[in-house]
Amino acid sequence: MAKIATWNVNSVKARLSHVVDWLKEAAPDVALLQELKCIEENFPLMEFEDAGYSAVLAGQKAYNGVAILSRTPLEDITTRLPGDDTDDQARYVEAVTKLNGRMVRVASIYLPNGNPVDSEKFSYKLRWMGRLKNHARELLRLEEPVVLGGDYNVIPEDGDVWDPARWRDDALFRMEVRRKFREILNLGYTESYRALHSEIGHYSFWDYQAGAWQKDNGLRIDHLLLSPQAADLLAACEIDRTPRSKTKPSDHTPVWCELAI
DNA sequence: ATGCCGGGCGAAGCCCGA
Repeated sequence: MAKIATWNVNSVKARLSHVVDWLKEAAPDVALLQELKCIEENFPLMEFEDAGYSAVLAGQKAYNGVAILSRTPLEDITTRLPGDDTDDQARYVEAVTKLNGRMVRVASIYLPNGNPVDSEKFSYKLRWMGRLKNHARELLRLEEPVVLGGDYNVIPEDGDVWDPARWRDDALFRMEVRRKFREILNLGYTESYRALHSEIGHYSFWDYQAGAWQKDNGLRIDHLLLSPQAADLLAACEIDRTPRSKTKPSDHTPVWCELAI
């Protein structure tokens, strides 16, 4: 069994002890991290190596930043999402690794937030999703197990947000965004959590403010998308609420899946 | 509740997140 997890850590330096503890307890084979908020030179590589992981990343000062941690060597590394050479935001890293003898391609994705919806940020989000769709289509041609995991900043359905009416016009829930997300799924990708769980009201993010965690006012916006070759191996997918319950947590909590290899 | 937390930056208060 191979376990692949995704977690927006909201600063890898501020969250280092949490992340190391989680790696030891949850023991994923591959961990996809987002919002590192640091450049590559400041990434705490040694601490992760001590925990048994190698890492590749796309870093950026203060904002964004994505990494892949793996117990097995990472190859064929891509640190940019194709489709716009002028886009310098560190939101995509992809690599291949061998898990129990099977090559699996993984990507760590930090999709733009897009708020406010009447700004350039929203059109950037939609363009970014279009580029992701194009790249996801290309990856299908390889006919290999692919896991596109990360903070998608997309609430797929009403049952994935605590108050759908209130979120209707938010960039995470706007119909254009949900439609674009479905277009990616319709290429042939499976959203791991929803494939195995029909129940609603299970979240991966809770705002720091207004007691959102205590009231369970959350959003499900962190997703693991699987190519058909990966989806055929899907054995489990769960949300691990433990890291969000700790002191000084990230506002996101990890989501993981297991592939039967 | 478009800023009530929280992080980065940089050394006070602003930008940003979702």
